[in-house]
Amino acid sequence: MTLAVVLQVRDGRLMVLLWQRAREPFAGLWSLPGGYLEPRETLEHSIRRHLATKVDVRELSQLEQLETRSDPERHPDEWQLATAHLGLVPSDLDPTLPPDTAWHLVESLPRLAFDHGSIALLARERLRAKLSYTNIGFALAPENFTVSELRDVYAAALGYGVSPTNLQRVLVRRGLLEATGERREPGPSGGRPAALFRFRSRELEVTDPFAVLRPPAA
Amino acid sequence: MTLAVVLQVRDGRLMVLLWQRAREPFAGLWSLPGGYLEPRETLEHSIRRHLATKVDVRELSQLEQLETRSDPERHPDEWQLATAHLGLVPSDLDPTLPPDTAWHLVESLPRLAFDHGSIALLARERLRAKLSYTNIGFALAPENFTVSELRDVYAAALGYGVSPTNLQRVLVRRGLLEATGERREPGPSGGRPAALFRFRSRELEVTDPFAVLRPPAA
DNA sequence: GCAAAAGTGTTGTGTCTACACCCATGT
DNA sequence: ACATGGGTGTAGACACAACACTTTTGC
Repeated sequence: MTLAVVLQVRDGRLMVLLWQRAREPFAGLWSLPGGYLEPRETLEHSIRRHLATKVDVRELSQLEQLETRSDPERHPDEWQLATAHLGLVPSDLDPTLPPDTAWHLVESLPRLAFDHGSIALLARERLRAKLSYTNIGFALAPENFTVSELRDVYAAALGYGVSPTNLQRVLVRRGLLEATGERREPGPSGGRPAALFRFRSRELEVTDPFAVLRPPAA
Repeated sequence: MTLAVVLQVRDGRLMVLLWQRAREPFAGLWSLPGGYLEPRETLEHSIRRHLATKVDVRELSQLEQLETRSDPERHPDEWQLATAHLGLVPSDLDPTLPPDTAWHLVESLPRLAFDHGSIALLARERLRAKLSYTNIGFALAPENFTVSELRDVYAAALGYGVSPTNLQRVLVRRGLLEATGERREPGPSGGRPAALFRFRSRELEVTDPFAVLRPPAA
């Protein structure tokens, strides 16, 4: 079967989309959305189909495979293979969810069915790592944003404070951000208007490939 | 089914273990070793079993999952899921192989059956990336080694020249290497005896977790 | 002494964090 | 004028690559 850890930054917090189980085993517990794979169906197609039909989420800005779980103990009754995915939703969307579905704080997850708790944490680690060496931020941020809005997204996903000054410098130095030329008008309390930025590319790209042991300059 | 890209540095070259297919489809072509998953069998157990029975490789110093392929076109006759793995063998071992199995240069692979060519390249990329931010070198190197032997291993795996000076500095600075206290006697042509080193840990560890956007110093 | 191989010292460069300072707007 | 929030300048720390130099051996 296929599963997805769908993450979104909502109100400055990193949240996962969970689904309340109606049936045994683990009836009543929260779990990751997903379902069975159809014959001759691609894993990616399967998880997109389940997300679209069961939880009504269609606007994924990023979807990638995490890993496949095969431990016979992971399901109490039967042996079940499950391929987990990481899906990201931009912070300015608010998909309408069915009643048995809700966003939960990744920081304080309830007990999840099966091995879904560890899968959710694996997804968060993958996201955190990729924020530092790829442009994956594009998938969490709106189309256009100010640096301080982007700062909030990064801080929520990383789980610690990020300085807008340095965030801008890193992303501009690497050529990930470009100014749109537009400005955000200040609110009622005043302040200098903020420049709007966008990600130059909205495809996943590795931007910091070699931390060390780079190929020789020649 | 399960597949494995087994890599080893042999004679200063990065090589993959391939298996010549006896049966259709792709009879005669080279392919990655692997086989079917038994009911209630773990993916890791399955690939270890196939490697042990079919190609007689038991001494893997590292084994991790790569990804699961599901494209219905990947097999001409049937729809087949395959979970690919990366396996590493230390450079001082030389497992005895059955006659239909051989090591091939990763640089110049023959045409491989199914989608195995792209899986082999994916494995190489994964290895290259992890060499720069983890201690995965332990899985390619012998138990004890001189810096210049380790240099050859890194150069072969990365595909470009590496300076022994800087390799040592990076790995020592990060606390990955420790001196054994022993020395390697020089050969007939003389030269200063080399100090022997070993990896401090032979478990996979991430040693350079945050390239940028580190958590605040406090 | 000389060649060979290993190891250390040193310098320059680039990237990152932290923090001070300046800018543009609302009231 | 002053508060508010955005943006830039700059200095220090650190990690890295490159390369010169020194050390230890065999012949």
